[in-house]
Amino acid sequence: MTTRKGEETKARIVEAALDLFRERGYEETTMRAVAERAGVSQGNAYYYFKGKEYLLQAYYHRMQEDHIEAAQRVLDTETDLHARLLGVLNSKLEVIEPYHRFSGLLFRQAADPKSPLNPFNDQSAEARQEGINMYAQVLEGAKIKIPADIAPHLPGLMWTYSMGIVLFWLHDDSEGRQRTHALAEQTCDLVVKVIKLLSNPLLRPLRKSALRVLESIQVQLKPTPTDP
Amino acid sequence: MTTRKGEETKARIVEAALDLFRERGYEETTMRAVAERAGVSQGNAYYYFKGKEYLLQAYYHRMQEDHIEAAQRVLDTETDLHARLLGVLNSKLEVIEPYHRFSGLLFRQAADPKSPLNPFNDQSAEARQEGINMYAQVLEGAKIKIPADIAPHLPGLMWTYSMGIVLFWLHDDSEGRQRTHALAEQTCDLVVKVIKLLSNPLLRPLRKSALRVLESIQVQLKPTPTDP
DNA sequence: GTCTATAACCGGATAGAC
DNA sequence: GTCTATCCGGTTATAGAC
Repeated sequence: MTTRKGEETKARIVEAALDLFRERGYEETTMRAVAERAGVSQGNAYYYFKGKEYLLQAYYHRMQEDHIEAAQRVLDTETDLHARLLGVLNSKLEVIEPYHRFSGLLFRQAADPKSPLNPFNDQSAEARQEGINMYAQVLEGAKIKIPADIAPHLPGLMWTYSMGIVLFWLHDDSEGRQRTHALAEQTCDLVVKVIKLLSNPLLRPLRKSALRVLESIQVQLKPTPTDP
Repeated sequence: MTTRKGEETKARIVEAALDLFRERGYEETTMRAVAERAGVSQGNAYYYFKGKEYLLQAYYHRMQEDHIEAAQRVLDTETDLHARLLGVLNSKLEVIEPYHRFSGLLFRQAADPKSPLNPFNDQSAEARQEGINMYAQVLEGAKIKIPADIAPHLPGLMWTYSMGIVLFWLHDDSEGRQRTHALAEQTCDLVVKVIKLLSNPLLRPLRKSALRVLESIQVQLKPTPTDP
């Protein structure tokens, strides 16, 4: 059980860490400095956070919350699929921009299969689901027909695609991230085209192959719950 | 300039590190232990390797060499595209299997945009090119027609695809990595089908969109050399 | 110049008293 | 829940040997 005071202390530590990360970057921020700014002892900081990387995680969650909020504005107003998708992507890029400097570290951590930040493992199922849901919303609000067989897979695919864009952004040092924005726009086009194309009955065999692939990935991504 | 004795010392350090990594894993291996097993002082190890992660890099390079060798046997014998591609993928999976336990760390490091292991940045251009060349070979030796416009992009795409398979493998804890092998086979199928499909003149507009995307990525992947 | 060793530093993490 | 004291291991400074 955690007390009121505990919550406050924890919040102070997060704030201190986030401030320092933004000021100097992650590596240059010591746990000693975080503790000092939060007004607690170093040891106490470890009472609330198992390690330094867990503070990074706090950062990550905040970004996701901010994105959900920013994307909602787009989803509430746009009705065209292309506009909705691009709007959601752009709001993502906007939200993460301040952290470009060290989000490489986030990715780095996220790449470790054992990391709680890794989008592919079970621990982060909730966060992943939130992300996927967002793209389900993107599709729902759009006036477009989607073949029933691929429909359930599409949000997950789009979410994966959005991670690809973020990966590109990570390496993008162009002025104002123009390259990433250009890529988002072009690929958005492509995605919409492919979705429309997939309805074509001539492509049914290809769609079936693709579906089989998706299903075998799915098993690993969302293991079927073992019944009692 | 480095002397003969220097080379030998360096090799001893790599061997010591690689042995220890395999025995206990990366995190559990201390630089002190590596130095001791190599019969050098801890400080001396740092004369040869800027840091612990550079020893990991040695591991990585060895894996790549092994893969090139293993793949060659496939490329020399098979002529069918599907068989060639699947053969190369399987040889990759075979080579990396002993390191499954900690290759997550490799990926983790590779995900950092500044890391020399990151396949997308300039420092690793050479290693990337080697990988891409392998898939160029896969295509060359196969009896198949490829539309001229996408031909130059295909090896790079296939290399990227192979990294996707490795990423999946990383998270695969199934018996004998059956899931990854199943995925490789299925996606291999799919890739071959898509390549054939892309030749269809009806898909020209889609291909054009895709090409534009590929070109904007390319700029970042291989920046055009500035002329003098 | 190339190589090697010793000693120290620094910061993340932990133990244990209060 | 909070602190102090300590550990541990990656890294660096530096001095000297070949």
